[in-house]
Amino acid sequence: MLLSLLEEKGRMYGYEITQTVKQRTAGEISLTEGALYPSLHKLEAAGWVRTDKEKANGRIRKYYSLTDKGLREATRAKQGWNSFASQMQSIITGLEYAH
Amino acid sequence: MLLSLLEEKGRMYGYEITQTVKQRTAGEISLTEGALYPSLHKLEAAGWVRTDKEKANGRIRKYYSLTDKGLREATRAKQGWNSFASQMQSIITGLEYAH
DNA sequence: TTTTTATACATAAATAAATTATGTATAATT
DNA sequence: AATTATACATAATTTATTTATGTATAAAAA
Repeated sequence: MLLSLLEEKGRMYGYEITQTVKQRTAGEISLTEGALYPSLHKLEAAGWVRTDKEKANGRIRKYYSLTDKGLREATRAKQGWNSFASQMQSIITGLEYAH
Repeated sequence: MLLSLLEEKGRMYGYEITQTVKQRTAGEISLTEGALYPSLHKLEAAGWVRTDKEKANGRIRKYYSLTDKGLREATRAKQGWNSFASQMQSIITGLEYAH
């Protein structure tokens, strides 16, 4: 989700990510801060995202954006999700996965 | 996955479940015993499945099947998965979830 | 005929990840 | 003046998975 959103938007800060997920899923998926921030920090440590800080409305925002490596991983991650979703569908519907 | 498979097949034993998942996903999803058996035991404790034992080829098989409650939960679980998958797609594609 | 693989169950230790609870701080709204 | 929204972050607890181990029979391979 994170890699995909960052690929689409180019640059996002944490709180913005939580709100985007909430909006796009009509509030049904909530990405909590306790899950989000450690995940972002891990992506940064892995060199998949970089950060830069910006002051907006008196508050500091920490923006995240994909590195070149992160962009490649975003593609892989989306393929990975699509593959997993198809395979889950195969299990649920009883149709063999189209490989 | 478990509820869905049991709904479809009516009655399955643990090893059969692992093999069915492996076959339907071309080996890409493996449901390990360490994950499967505790999950089945939890479903049984929750009253969503019942068990009965049968001897086949000298080995004992423990068959699982849905209770009435489990059948209702299977429907809910599949709807839940479909909803989640749609919402993930919304996040990934940037399209608002059709609610 | 001995060893390995497949079948069939199960649990324990270690690892991984999320939820829930806190904590700090500013701006806007009630 | 108090609450809500914005914005970050971490710690404790809970939950779940992976990995490792254990028992046992049947079939296949070496």
